[in-house]
Amino acid sequence: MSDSRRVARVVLDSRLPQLSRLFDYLIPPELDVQQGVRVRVPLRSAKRLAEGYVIECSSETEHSGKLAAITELVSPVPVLPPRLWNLASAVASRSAGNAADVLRLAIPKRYVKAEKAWWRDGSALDSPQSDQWEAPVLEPTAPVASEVIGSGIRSSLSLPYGMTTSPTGTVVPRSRESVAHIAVQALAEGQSVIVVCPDWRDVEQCWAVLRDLVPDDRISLLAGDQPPAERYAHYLRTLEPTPVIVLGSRHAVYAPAHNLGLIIVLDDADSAHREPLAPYPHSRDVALLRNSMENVAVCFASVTPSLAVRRWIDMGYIAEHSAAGSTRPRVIPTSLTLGQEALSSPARLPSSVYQAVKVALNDGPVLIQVFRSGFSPGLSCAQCKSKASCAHCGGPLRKSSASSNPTCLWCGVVAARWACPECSSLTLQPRGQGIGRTVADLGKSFPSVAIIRSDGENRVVSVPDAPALVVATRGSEPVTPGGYAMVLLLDGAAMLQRDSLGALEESVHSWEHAVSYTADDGLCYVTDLDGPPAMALAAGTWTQLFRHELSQRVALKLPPALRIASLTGPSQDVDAICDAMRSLSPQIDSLGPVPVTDGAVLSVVRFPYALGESVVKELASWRQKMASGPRRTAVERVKIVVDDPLALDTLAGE
DNA sequence: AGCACGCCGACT
DNA sequence: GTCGGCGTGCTC
Repeated sequence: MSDSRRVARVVLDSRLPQLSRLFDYLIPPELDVQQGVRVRVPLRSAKRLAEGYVIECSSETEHSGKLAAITELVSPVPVLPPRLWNLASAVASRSAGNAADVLRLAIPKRYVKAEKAWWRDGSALDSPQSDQWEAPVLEPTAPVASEVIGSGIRSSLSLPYGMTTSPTGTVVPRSRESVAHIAVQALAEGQSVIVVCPDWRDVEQCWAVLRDLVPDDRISLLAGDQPPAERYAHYLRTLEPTPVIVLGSRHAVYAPAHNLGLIIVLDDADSAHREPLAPYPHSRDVALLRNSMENVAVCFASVTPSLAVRRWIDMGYIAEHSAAGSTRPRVIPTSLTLGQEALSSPARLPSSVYQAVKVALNDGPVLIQVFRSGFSPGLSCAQCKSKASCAHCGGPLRKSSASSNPTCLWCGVVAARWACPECSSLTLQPRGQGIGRTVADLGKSFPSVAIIRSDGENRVVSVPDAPALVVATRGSEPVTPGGYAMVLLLDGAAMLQRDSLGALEESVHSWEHAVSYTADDGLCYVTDLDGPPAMALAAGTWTQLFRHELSQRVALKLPPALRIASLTGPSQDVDAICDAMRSLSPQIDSLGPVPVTDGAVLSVVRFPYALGESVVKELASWRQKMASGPRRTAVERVKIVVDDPLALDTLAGE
């Protein structure tokens, strides 16, 4: 009996922590069950079925009880190769979550029609492509490509500014062209490459370059708003024993591509790299996990490195490179050149900028980047306009009424006698009046010029090379042939002084992104911004400012100087977990709790990197424990998010 | 989560 | 007697 019977170890496709382990099932002889296939299995009773994946097949079981048998083979395609299982497990254990949740992000929904077509075409699994594709030689990129491609290399790559046009006539930022060229180079060396983009538009731009250089069947597109059947078909392509370029949004980072040699994470400072579903992984972290587990090269590519990447560069953990062909356009903060004129009338365009815009409009479109507010205004120094923060913990200060004393939202300390650390002024004022400048305002100033508006709801992909004022919220800037004659960055201070731990990094990312859309001989102006950020923006190097920010994070015990976990849920549960975590080590502390929606509270546990593994392990076991405790109704369970610095914003939020 | 098992109150 | 309430516990 024992020799002939086959046992499958199955991971169930379930969100429940208590089911987050492997279950053994008998394999009925009539089913052709292999490692990695999707199956349907009975759970607790014969009529209650769950789906799952076969992790391994064997002839033995650890389980002492009676084994049930697999009910059905959902599909014969092994969509979960062992390396993807290892990755999902690692991501889960790093984030105190379930591997099954990670698999749900990594493996697209099955589409029978797409699968049958793929199976029939015989591209499936056993037919390596003949190597007829002749790799193009891409001159300007080749030297830097050789720096970032190679076993286990970790790098940061500063991408070029400016706009170019693909051979087929698509307007593409040079930064995307560079990324595509590096991917082609790696593919030419016989390696698979994953390009993880924040946005669908970035995917299209890279693809516009790739499609001319690489055969269609060597590209796998995995983006969010793709038709699901197509997405599944493209996922199946990553299972073939042939190198491919996987190009997609954050889910693409898991792709189990053959002989994977390089993962490029494009614009890792973009918040779209954070998965909004449990266990909330970030593409950056997943890419680095694959670097350590699979010896894959990882390259963080953007026009300027993110804060996290700057930290790793300074630690010597990753190497810093610059792509060729990058000349940054001139960026002029009006506060530096115009002095008082700019500061005295920040609500309007300084007259010299107005004149410059009029001139630039003769050459083509002018881009105006605006910051859409949607944040509650905090307090600034009335004299030097710097952001007012708590002297005790660095948290944001708020006033509950005009006459009351400001209090810290993080630690609750009352700042009765606040004095500005920059200029010693004693007076505070509210900041962030909203979007002062609207499309209508500009219409009045430039009555005869076409105004094109692009924002999150209504995104314009590209505009022609003709005079127009293009007003875009950050991240929604259209491309234009040759780049913009002029770029204006408005609302600089409002963007920078948001009460968010991500304010500096996101501002820099938005600004540099817009700057990179400038024509080679174009000019950028930034209004309403002064001090070190304005000087850094003019100089085009953020290294010093980021280092300063990082040293402040160390002093204030904020990420990325240490790790955090945010806990949201019923007060007694959150408190119990916080107490347990603090008792692990005196180096562990917590902020909060503060009340959030419907009776739940939020606390943030802070812990050093060295204790990370044990803290996260402990969090996971608490999560498991609480799931099987006494029944709860209505009140949700505790939600645990590991290493999202923006959790501290929620802690500070209203 | 479901679903089964189990141990007390009102009913044909 | 026994039908069914829902409080606990487990799922190969």
